[in-house]
Amino acid sequence: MAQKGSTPNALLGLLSIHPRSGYDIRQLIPRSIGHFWNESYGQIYPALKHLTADGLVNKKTERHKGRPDRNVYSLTASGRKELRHWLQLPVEPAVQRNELLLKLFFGAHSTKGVSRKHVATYEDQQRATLKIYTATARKLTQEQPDDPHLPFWLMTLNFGRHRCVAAIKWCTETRRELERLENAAALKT
Amino acid sequence: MAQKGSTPNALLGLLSIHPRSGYDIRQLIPRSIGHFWNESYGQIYPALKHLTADGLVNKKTERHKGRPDRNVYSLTASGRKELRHWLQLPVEPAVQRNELLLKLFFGAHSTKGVSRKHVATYEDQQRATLKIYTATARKLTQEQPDDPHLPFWLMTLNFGRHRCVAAIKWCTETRRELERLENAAALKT
DNA sequence: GGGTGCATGTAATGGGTTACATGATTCT
DNA sequence: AGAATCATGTAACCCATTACATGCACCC
Repeated sequence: MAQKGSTPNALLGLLSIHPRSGYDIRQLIPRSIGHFWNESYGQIYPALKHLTADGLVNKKTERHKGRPDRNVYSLTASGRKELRHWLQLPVEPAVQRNELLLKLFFGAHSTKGVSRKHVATYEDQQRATLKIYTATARKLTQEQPDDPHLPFWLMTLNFGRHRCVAAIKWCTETRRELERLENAAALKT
Repeated sequence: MAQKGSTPNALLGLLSIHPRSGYDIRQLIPRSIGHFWNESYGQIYPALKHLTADGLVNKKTERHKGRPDRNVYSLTASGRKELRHWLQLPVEPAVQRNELLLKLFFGAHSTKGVSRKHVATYEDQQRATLKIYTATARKLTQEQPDDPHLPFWLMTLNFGRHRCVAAIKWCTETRRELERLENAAALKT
């Protein structure tokens, strides 16, 4: 009946909050699930077509003067049912590829300086991301304090915060260890 | 000249530690880079063929009685050069998909119990993974204390440890918050 | 006799990004 | 004049997993 994979279900989820067009969905992502999920137009439009064919969403074309038509999609009853069914299915864990760790793993074949640079860059990124998470959480709490979605959105932001803090701590430790190795190697010469 | 993407470079890295067959590489992964990188046979064999054609590795066929032939690959000089070049290239950050967070984000459309179950399962997995990281670090330190690769391998394991600890902390907080929400909803009825 | 391990490889399939194609309006 | 925004969609391509195909030896 429904497509496999999480993409169509992610779309159902976003449409369950509010009816939207494919374009809207793409615009919304960076301001909502963008920190842990992404979808491109090349996925969104075909998936919406498929969801419509499966009767999980309804399509309504809005005409505006001087603007392209908008195809606005909203959940049907079976769409809502399908979403609830998917939400309750267990999450199967998958290995997350991490290129930084891959390069660090082979660090003995490079200079300590190269490894330290990678770690430092990563640390900067994590600090910047952490600021965004914190600012977003504050903004959401102020703007829509009574939204029933709010607690859940804050939980996902909190996950990001914890992860960033841990990553920054690891970066500090690792940079120090790399310096130690560098000095130890210099002494031997 | 070389293929794109990290897969061939990951193979060069593994071969730089010691010459190996495609089969060996696959067997090695779970005991080395498996916690942050994976490659299947369907990637490994074609990539090795390509690397050979590019002159980055040498192939040597070993014959054994009563056993299939083994194609053992080792780095060439230009293979080592290519590895070092790739190691020094900056790591570009990519959004990591996280289905747990996706489901939690839409938690308002499900019951708190479902969300709590997801978080609890995740917590169990993280605790189990943490134990593995710690055990692996101890084992490596004992078995090859003088290996120049050791400090780098420990750094990647440490990353995993920090990440697990942070995840577990988040799980505890989040489970508590979900219970709080559940009780608050029950009071209103 | 049947499962497991060794060992190589290809084909089918699925998932995803990027580039391309179109076209009007509005802003600079 | 040219870029950006709105808006939809397809095609080409890349990356990755899984299933399939083969075949010998060893152990239970």
